This record gives sequence, structure tokens and C-alpha cells, in this order.
Amino acid sequence: MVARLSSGDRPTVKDVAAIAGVSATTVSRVLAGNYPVAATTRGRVMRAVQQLDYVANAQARALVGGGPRTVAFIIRDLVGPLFAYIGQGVEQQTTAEGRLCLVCTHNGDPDRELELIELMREQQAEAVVLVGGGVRTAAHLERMTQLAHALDRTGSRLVLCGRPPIGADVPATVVEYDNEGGAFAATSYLISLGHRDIAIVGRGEPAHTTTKARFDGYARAHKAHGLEVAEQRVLPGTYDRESGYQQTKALLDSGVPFTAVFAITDVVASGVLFALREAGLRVPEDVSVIGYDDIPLAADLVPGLSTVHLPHEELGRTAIRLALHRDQHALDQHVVLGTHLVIRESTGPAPHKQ
Amino acid sequence: MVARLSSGDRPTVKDVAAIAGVSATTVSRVLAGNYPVAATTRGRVMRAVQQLDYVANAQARALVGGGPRTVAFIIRDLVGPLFAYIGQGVEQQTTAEGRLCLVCTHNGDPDRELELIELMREQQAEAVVLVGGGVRTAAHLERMTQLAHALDRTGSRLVLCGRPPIGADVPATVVEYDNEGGAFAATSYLISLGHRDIAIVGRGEPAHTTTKARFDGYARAHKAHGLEVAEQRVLPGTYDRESGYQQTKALLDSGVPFTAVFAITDVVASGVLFALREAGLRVPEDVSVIGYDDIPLAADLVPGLSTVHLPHEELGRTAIRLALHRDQHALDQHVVLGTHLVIRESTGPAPHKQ
DNA sequence: ATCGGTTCGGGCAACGTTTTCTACCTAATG
DNA sequence: CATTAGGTAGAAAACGTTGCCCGAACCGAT
Repeated sequence: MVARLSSGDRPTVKDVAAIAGVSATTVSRVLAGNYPVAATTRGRVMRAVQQLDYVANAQARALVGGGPRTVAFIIRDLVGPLFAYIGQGVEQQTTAEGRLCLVCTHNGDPDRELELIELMREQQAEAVVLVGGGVRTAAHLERMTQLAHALDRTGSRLVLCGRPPIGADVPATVVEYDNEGGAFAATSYLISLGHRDIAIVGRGEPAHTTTKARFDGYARAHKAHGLEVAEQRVLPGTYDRESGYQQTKALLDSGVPFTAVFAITDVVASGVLFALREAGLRVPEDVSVIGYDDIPLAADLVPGLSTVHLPHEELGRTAIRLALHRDQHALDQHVVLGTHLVIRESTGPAPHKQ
Repeated sequence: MVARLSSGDRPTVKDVAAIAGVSATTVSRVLAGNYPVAATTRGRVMRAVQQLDYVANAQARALVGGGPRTVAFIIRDLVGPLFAYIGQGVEQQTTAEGRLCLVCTHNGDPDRELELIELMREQQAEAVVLVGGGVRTAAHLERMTQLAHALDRTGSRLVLCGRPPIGADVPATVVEYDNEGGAFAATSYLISLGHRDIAIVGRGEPAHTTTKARFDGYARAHKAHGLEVAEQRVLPGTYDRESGYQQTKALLDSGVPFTAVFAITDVVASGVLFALREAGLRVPEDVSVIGYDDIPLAADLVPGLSTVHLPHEELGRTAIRLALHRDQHALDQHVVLGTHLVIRESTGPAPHKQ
């Protein structure tokens, strides 16, 4: 029995049918198992399938309505510390729901992002998940709104993960962190430890939504405890280690007093710690430091970094769940996930005034 | 002009054609731009496309031979420190080659891995990339061989990333790290610093190929310098921080002398560092520590961890490139990527004998 | 012996796109 | 004026699968 393997061409139902001496319909039925087929026939078909090592063509199947649907996951890049856990959540939930997960990166290019959404629309993605914040122009927002409607019209769904809603009437599933609340908690904690002069490092451009929310929490905590935010202790910067390092050095050089630092992210905090150590200051005895994000690195820093834990994996999981079952969760299409403090070794009581 | 949008159904070429008053063929041609179409006709079609917000159905397109192909990326999970950079390389190269990237995880279950390969075969994946090592049984290997052939027969390709080849005649693209060479270099470096009593932490089960290669490099470096490997300084363990910590404590308790530690991975090294610090030993003055992998964490540890850099991103990129252009790289289908030492602060001259 | 029901298998259409082949119209050329 | 070439558009087939409808065979019961 020589397998008639026309190399290069993959076998089709017809090939299997020909070998088994049945019709294509019967092969399909044996494979699907949703229709009575005589045992002997089934045997012949199965043997032919094995002989040819046949697998169905998912595209053809999808065309006719069967086959697994896909979920698209669009993100800046894969190397950021945030991605891993969100991605894990998204992938796991996607698989659990019997869907396939398509991953694309846009490297921070907003146009590329829009292009990818379009591409995923062609791919018939059942949900298109956008992760992480970014600067948003009016034109970008408008196009995004348009795409959200286009997706909605075809039974698909735009999902915003960790970024704020686009607008009121825009059909989209939004899952955010409570950035403001976490910053409030972190700052309040420092205040409760007796700190009064708390610097914030990484307050970049206010247009960036995440930055703004975290700064707002910092400011609200001050107000809630009857304190003023001192402009000299509000330092700009980007979301990287180098920025944390440089800004902290600048702060130290300026002579402005401070006993605690609230870093806008853990990565920034690692730069802050480095600068403090270099200046001979002890953490937390001389200066307390608190971060934000609770990336894996945070636990491995010395001293262990106190920070605000973000439920990354849950974010991804929730996003997919809500989007795919939006009929059952019609009212939950905008969710804000809670955050909580993780206290490690980098925070302690404020030193006594000298 | 009311758009006849039967909500729920996505528009097809026919719908566009009807609105534009042309045939489906013409719509296809306008969109593809590969056939002369009168300017006025093109205008009408484009207007209809915009009106309906039409996008082509990628599945139907794929069925007839067009559309983007996909590459499947199968990995244990997304949270390990290794994934990010390999994934980045794979995704970037995949996109650069105009393909889409499908990501799946198997959580260490070998059967699930095989199942996923099968699934990707249905998806007509142009390449199926398997990342990372794992224990391999004979049955698993055999099935893998079978799948490699099945993929090959249909013009697809099995790609092994950072794991050893399956067998000689198995059609697969293999891209590995030179694990043995890196371990040799790391150990040799320690020896050149004057260390003679070098412990290795994390020498787990010898069946694990990565572990074995790294241990072999460690052993060969000893032999090359006329040294003996002392069994008491060879410590077992798994690939996690806790294991590094526990094994180092055990080593310290045992009283066996050592001036340097070669940790099987950076994560293990972080546990080693912690145990040493706890014991009041200074790194590198009292004990030198070297890791393996060069994960991002390595630079942020205190002291900065000397380690063996693995070209993760290049691994992913190379794998895709070789697999997709295997006609041009027919002889390069098994590549071993070089590694290099990264010297940071955790290594220094051996302390003077007392 | 006829009938009704059950079990099993096949033919055909349909999914949405591209491609090949054919046909029309216009303008240029003899 | 007749012929042809070039430009433009459409009809139909094909891709591989599944679902609907129909028919054949067989069973037991009247």
C-alpha cells in the first residue's frame, strides 16, 4: 500500500475519501463525530487519515463557520516587565476559551497600531486587545473610535487593557488599574510612617494618562493629610532606570530636603536606589523608597522594594473573559481593578529631625 | 445614501460591488491594485468600501492562496525571564517577513505540546517554533520526528530554539546556544582569577540537556587547567532562586572550602548571593559568583552579576530567518550561536590563602 | 407482500475571495 | 471604412470544508 503522497500538496478530504473508498462527506463526519457512521467505514477512513497524516485545513473550516476563533493581542513590545504577566493572563484565558492567540507589536508607533487593528479585522479576530497607555492625539482617538464601531458591527470587540476608555459611546471593553488609588495608598503609607517631605520622581508629561493618575494620587494623599505638595520635590523624567538615577542625583545636589521618594515605576525606583546608595544614604534608615508596578525585579532589589502591586495576570484574564462573554457581562464592560501595597524593606519610619 | 448594513453580518465583496454598481471581480482588483481599472470605477469602488468599512476576509483569501501566512510560537509559558527576548526576536522577524505570529503555551505538558503542533498544522503555519528544553521520552521523540516529517511534507517547518536536535534525518531547523562553551569560558575566567575551589550550584538531573552541557563546560575547564572537579562542590538543585539559596546554605554548613560559585542560571545566582550575604560574606572580596543567561535582573542585582550572555533575541530572529528561507540556507539548518562573558562586579581575584 | 422507520452514505450548495478566460468598447491604423 | 490592438469589465471556476437534503438498504411489523 503505497501512500499516494503528491509531495508539496497537503492531502485534502477528497484524497482521504478516495483512499478509503467513501465520499468527502463521510470523511468529514468521521472526523467530526457528529453523525452516525458504520464502524467498518469509520475504520477505513481512520486508516486512510493516518496513512496520509491528514489534518483539516483550518482556513477552509473557518470559512464555513467552524474552527477555532482567534483573539489578537497588540502591544508595544514583548520585553517590558509588564508584558509577561498580562500576556500570560491573556494567553491562558484565550486558550481556556478555546481560542487562538495572535500577538503583534507596534514598537510605540501609533499608526502601526491602527494598521494592526485593521489587519486583525481582516483576520476575523473575535477580540482585539490593546495593552498599555500611550500618547493619544485627537486624530488617533477618532480613528480608534471608528475602528471600535467597525469591530462592533461585525460582532468583534475592541478591548483596552490598562488604558483609559476612548469615549462614552464607544463600544469597547475596558479594564484598568486603579492607578490613582494605588498612588494615594502608597503616599498615605509614607505619610503614616511620619514622612512629610516626599519627593515624586518620574512625573513626566501630564498628557500621559498613567503618569497623571499616579501624580494625582500623590497629590490627593497630601491634601487628605493637610500637607502641601512642594514643587521642588516634584521631579520630571521618563519611565527608565537612568531617569530615576539622574533625577535623584539632581534632587540630592539641589539640597532640597526629603526623607522619602515615590518613584513612578519600579524601574525608576531601581535608579533611585542606585543614586541613593552612591550618595552614601541608607535605605530605609535615611530615605524610604516606594515604587509602582510590583515587577519581579522589585523583590530582588536590595533592599526589597516596597511597591504597589498591580494584578497584571488578572488584568489580561479579565479582559478576555469580559470581552468574549459580553452578553453576560453587559454592564461590566468598564472595570477598574484594585491595587494593593506590598511592603518590603525599602520603607521605614521617617528619621528624626535633626 | 443609507448604508445597507445588515448588522451582524460583515460586508463582502459582493455587497461592495452592488453598491458601486460593478462586479465582485472589479472590487477585488481595485483593492489588490494588480490590474488596470478605470479611474472613475476605482473611485466608485473606493467610496463603497469606505461606506461599508469593508475589509477582506483573510480566511477566504488564504484559502485561495493569498493573504499573510502565519508562524506558530510554542513555549512553556510567558513569564520566564528568557521568553521575553526570544519572543521579541521571533515576533519581530516574523513581522519583518510579513507573517503573523501565533503564540501558545503548554505549561510544561509534553502532550499538550504535541497537541499544539497538530493544531498549528491545521492552521497551515509556515513554521512551528518550539522554545526551550525539557525532558524527552522516547515516545515523545518519536512522535516529534513524525510531526517534523508531516510538517516538512506540506512545506512547513519544525524549528527547535535552544533545544538540541531530535535526530539526524529529521527535517528541522535547530538554533542552539553554545551552553558548554559558555560554561567553559565562565569557569576558565574564574580559574584565571586564581580561584581553585569553584562550586557549581544547580547541577540537577543529567538528563536535562542544558544542565548537562553547562556542567560539562565546567568540568572541561577544570581539566584544561589541570584541576580536579571535587564532588563535594557539585551541588544539585532546580532552576529557581530558592534552590540557589538552599544549596548555598548547605554548602556553607558543610564546611567545604570554596572561593567561587558558578550558578547554573542567573536566577539561581540571585539565591546564591542572598545566602552569601546572609552569612556575612562579601562578594566578590570573599567569594566570587558567576551566573548564566544574562537576564535583565543580572544587571540590577547588588553587586552586578557577572554572567554568560545568551543572545536571546538573535536566537529568535535567526530561527525564523533560517526556517523561512531554508532554500537559501539549506546547509545552515543547525546553528550554534556563540555566547560571551559579561563581567560585572560579582567576580574578582581569589582571596589570599590563609 | 407491503409499509414505516431507522441507519448510513452521497450529491450539491455554500462560505468569500482570487484568477483565468472571455467579451465588450473604443481608438488607432491600414 | 474595415481591421486590430489595447484597455476595461464580467462570468465562472477554483480553493477545502461542512451542512442540508435526499436516497438506498435493511429491519421488523402488520
